[in-house]
Amino acid sequence: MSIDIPNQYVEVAIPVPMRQLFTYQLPTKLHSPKVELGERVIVPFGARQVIGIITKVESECDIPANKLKNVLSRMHSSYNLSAALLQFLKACASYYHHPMGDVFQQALPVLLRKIEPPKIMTPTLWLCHENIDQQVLTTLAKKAPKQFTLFELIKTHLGISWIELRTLGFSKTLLNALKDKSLIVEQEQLAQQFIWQPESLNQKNKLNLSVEQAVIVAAVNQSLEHFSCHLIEGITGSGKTEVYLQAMEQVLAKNNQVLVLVPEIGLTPQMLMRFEQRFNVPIYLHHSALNDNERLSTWLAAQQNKAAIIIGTRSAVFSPLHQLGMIIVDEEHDSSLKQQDSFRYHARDIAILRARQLNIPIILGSATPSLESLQNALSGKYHYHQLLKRAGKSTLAKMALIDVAQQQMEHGLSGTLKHEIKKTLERGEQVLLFLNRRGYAPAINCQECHWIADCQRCDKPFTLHQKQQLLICHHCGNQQRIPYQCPSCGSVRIKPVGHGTEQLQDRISELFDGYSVVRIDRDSTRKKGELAKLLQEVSDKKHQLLVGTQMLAKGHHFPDVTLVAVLDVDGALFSFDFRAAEQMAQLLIQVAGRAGRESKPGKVLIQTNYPEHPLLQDLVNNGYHHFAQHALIERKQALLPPFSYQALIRAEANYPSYPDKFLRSLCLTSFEGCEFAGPVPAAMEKKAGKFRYHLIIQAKSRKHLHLGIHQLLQKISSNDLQKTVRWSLDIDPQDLNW
DNA sequence: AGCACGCCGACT
DNA sequence: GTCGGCGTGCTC
Repeated sequence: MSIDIPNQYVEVAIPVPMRQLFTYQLPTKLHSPKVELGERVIVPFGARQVIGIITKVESECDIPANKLKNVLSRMHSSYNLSAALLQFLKACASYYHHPMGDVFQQALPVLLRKIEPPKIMTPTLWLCHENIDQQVLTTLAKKAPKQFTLFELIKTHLGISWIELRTLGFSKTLLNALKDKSLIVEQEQLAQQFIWQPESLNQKNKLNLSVEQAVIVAAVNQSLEHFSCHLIEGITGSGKTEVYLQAMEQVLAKNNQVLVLVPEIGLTPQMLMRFEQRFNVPIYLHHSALNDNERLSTWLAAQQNKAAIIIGTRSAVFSPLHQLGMIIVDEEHDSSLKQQDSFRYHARDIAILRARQLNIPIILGSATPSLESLQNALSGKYHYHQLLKRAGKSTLAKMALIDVAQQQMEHGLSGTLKHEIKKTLERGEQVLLFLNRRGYAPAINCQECHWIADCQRCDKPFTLHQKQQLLICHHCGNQQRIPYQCPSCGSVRIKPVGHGTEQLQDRISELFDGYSVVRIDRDSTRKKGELAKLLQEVSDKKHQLLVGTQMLAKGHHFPDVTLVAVLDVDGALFSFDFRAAEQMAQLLIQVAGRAGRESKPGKVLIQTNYPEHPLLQDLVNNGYHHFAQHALIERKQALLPPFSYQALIRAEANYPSYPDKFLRSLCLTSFEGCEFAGPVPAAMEKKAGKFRYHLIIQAKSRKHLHLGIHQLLQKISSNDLQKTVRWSLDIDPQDLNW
């Protein structure tokens, strides 16, 4: 006689972009041990097998039995999502109205998304050798300074991984050289949990706090037991990192973990270096340069409490830290914290969500806070801290505008600027020229009939790349040869229009004969290690003039650059994207922060046709904080974020009329508290052969937006055009110029 | 997102 | 004759 065994059904999130969960039957032989939510299971899905995540267990199910399939197997339980992480991911999916399966996908390393079980590699650490030949060391200090620096770093630490050393810019050759000299040894990492010990802190590297800094550390320390969000607005060089380090100390001392989110680790190795020098605890990195095995080992270290600190880029926000005690988001205004494809989350925003769920403090830091965060701070929602004094005696670079409206320009340089450059070079100092346009020229045209070479797939001018002798479309990557004759009138008088960094480099070399010019942009640093090489050359003073794009604004400091010139700032003042001015201001402040040193303060000159523009005036004369307050007033008057809440629906199709038609049908009915703007053609109406429109939904409250989107998604699912039109939803869009 | 199915064009 | 292009539809 058999006893009736109750059926078990599980609801599973499948890694596909579908806003739907799928139910499977759990065969009796898989009932034990008890099913936990967040477990990974292998299930049949269509013609293939996939790994899904269990989101619900039920004893009944109303799906017809002929449609139901069985769970094939349950996976190794220690690699599953914890209840806390599951709750967090569900909240993310709900906030962004994004398919749950796709969200879960972000939280699992590639190797845990595969059906074959992963091979676990034991990470190794580099340690200082017990018996060091002092003689060898003395010669090293003299003859191989790079090896010596590396040795010194390893010596201060009780064990440092190859990943960390690589991220700090050291090479395997360097490491092997030290190994061959028997100065360092490689050791398997112990499989134990992180526990704070007296030697976990390198006391001697601790800096004295200023009063301003001490107040912040005290405020954070007071709120360790519950959720609180702290915005630290600290000008460049005011010692934000020291505040982070001392705030973290308290958390680590309780054997809790700290998650640090940064825009790009590779660009700011100094910060990682400070962490290494301060704490003798296991630090794990999470960024795009890791391979699949390295990612898995970081994931497991976080989950098993082996990692004390995780430093990572935006996707590290999903790291399964088991004893998370604090989150820090550095450069919180940085746009790379927002993912710009498929699941469009903002790492800062969901980090706050995670901190709230875990009831722990979170620190947002920036010299130029986003208007969203600033508004939350000013309104009292966040704790607001300012660091206005620079550590030491150094002063910030002075900013000034150059009115170019009445001036004769030569290759994009005004007479005033040329004069300033000359003076700076004659003093033996370096100059940085900032132009946010790579290539030789943004277009070529025919002098006779004014024909312009356009990319057929985007209807936008091709950028001329002289060195490569190519026309390249910066929107879709399309490449073409430079025509010898105008295809429209046959003339051979085809000339470049405007200038990019490549041309600027050429012209500057001619103009300032005898000085070396280096260009730093995506094109000149394509080769691996090239950026580091060029930066080294700059610091060795091999070049006196630096020409570059955005890339120059992040991370690296150039102490001998005393003049920064921004060649063209006007585009941002009248952009159709209301965030352009904010982003421009942040960029200018960042660039300004790259220059000068204590004894030689820098100067920033900005060329503009609109020197009277109130926002520019405010930024230059009164600094970012005033600018931001001014900009906030404008946003409030216009009812733009952060005083309203937006979502963007992008639509693209192969037929010109479809996207508009699709979006138009969505805004036929109105939703309470929501307004539509559009549909309008995207800033790039045609890109890579696709026709594109978008629709903005703006609501007076988060709640209204949420409800409106919910209804909208229902409308989309019953729309016939959704099959032919590719669409995507972006909550809190950052970039309207897609 | 995959993957199958199905219907048309250019090829060993 | 078939290989393969990608439009369409479905996935518990």
